[in-house]
Amino acid sequence: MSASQKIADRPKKAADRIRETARDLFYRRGIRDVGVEEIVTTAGVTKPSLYRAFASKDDLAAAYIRDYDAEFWARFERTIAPYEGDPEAQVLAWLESIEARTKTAQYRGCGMTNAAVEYPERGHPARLAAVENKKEYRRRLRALAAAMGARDPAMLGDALLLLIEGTYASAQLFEGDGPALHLVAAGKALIAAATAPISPRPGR
Amino acid sequence: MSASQKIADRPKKAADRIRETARDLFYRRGIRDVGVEEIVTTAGVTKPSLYRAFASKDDLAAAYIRDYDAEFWARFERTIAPYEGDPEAQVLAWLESIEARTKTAQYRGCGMTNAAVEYPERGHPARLAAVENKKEYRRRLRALAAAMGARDPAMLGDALLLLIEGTYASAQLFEGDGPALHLVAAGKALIAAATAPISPRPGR
DNA sequence: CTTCATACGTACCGATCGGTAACATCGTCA
DNA sequence: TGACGATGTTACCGATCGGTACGTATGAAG
Repeated sequence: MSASQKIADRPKKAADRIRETARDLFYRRGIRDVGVEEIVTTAGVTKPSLYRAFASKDDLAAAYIRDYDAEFWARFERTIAPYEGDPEAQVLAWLESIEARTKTAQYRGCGMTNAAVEYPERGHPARLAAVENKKEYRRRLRALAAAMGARDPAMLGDALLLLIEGTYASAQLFEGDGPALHLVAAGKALIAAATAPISPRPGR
Repeated sequence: MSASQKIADRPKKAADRIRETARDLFYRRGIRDVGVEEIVTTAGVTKPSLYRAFASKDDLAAAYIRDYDAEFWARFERTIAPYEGDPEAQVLAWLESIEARTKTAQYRGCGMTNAAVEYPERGHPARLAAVENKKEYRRRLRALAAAMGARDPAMLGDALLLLIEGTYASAQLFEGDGPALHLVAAGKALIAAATAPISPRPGR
């Protein structure tokens, strides 16, 4: 209508449709299983459009991971925002949101971890993007662990990441009825053990 | 020489050479990245030999998982055997062995979990074999948790599996300098929290 | 109406994928 | 010696892979 045309009205560009389709197909079926042909037909565009926007399928895969990364952090911030100032509550809210997601149909863990598994080769662009996300993820969890007064923040942060990555993996293996159901409980136990004042266990 | 010829002297059968090669290549590079052509040339055999022993590449992938599964349980039993009767020591020994393995070069997590990630399709034979292993793995960990007197054995067993699967995943992501370094410490904290008599946390 | 750049589609490429047919060769044991 | 089972050799298949050369529509500016 106006000079600055409504964004919603503007027909979606081919590149955007491709990104959305790739996001969906790559996540659900894995990257290697989805050919570029299927992507373009599903997106309702053509192959040259794909290769005008992306240098290669690997490049599209990397774009998928970057999009996924952005989604990820948006969800992360949104989830922990209500508990600003209470790091333990923030972590628990995050764990709860993950545990809840594992119960949804077609949950297939973390698209970035999965991509790294699909592409073990060191230099693969999708893998590089995924690894970058994980490093930041680790940093954030360690910071939260420090903020909640853990005796060993590096340890608690890492332990939380192990639980979370374990949940990503086992959710795909057990399909909604696996160890992922105990993520929050495990996280609580771990936090309790790592933040409680030094209490010697009953000797053995 | 003798009537019952030495096993070591007998030239290896083509099918066995294929299994060994597949085990190596599939684990290091992933199943989808390795073509049958490469397998047979690396194994020093030919394609017809592969297809005389295996119905398809998927079938070979399933055989790879079954071999991996056998290896896995052999390593598991061997690791915990010295601590028979002390389930906590058994679990810790197992965690230590995993943590140590993550530090070796070219460690790429669990071949079975990776296969399940590569083949999310429900009915894939390799996936089915991998999932079966994980169910048994879970059962064993829960049994060990029960044996060590956990208040909630299902929870502790599952939590341990989450830590372990998280280690498998993050070892590939961080290459020997990741959260996997805290697997044993996290496991100890978790076990302590889950087996200690009910000790209310200092109120907050 | 023309111009021009942007965006898109048709048709095709060579390479590689998993898998197979037909036949030759070898060692073993009777 | 002769028969057999397992393996190797060669050549090939259709399907699909990622990727591209080249022509066509569209819309704003002059």
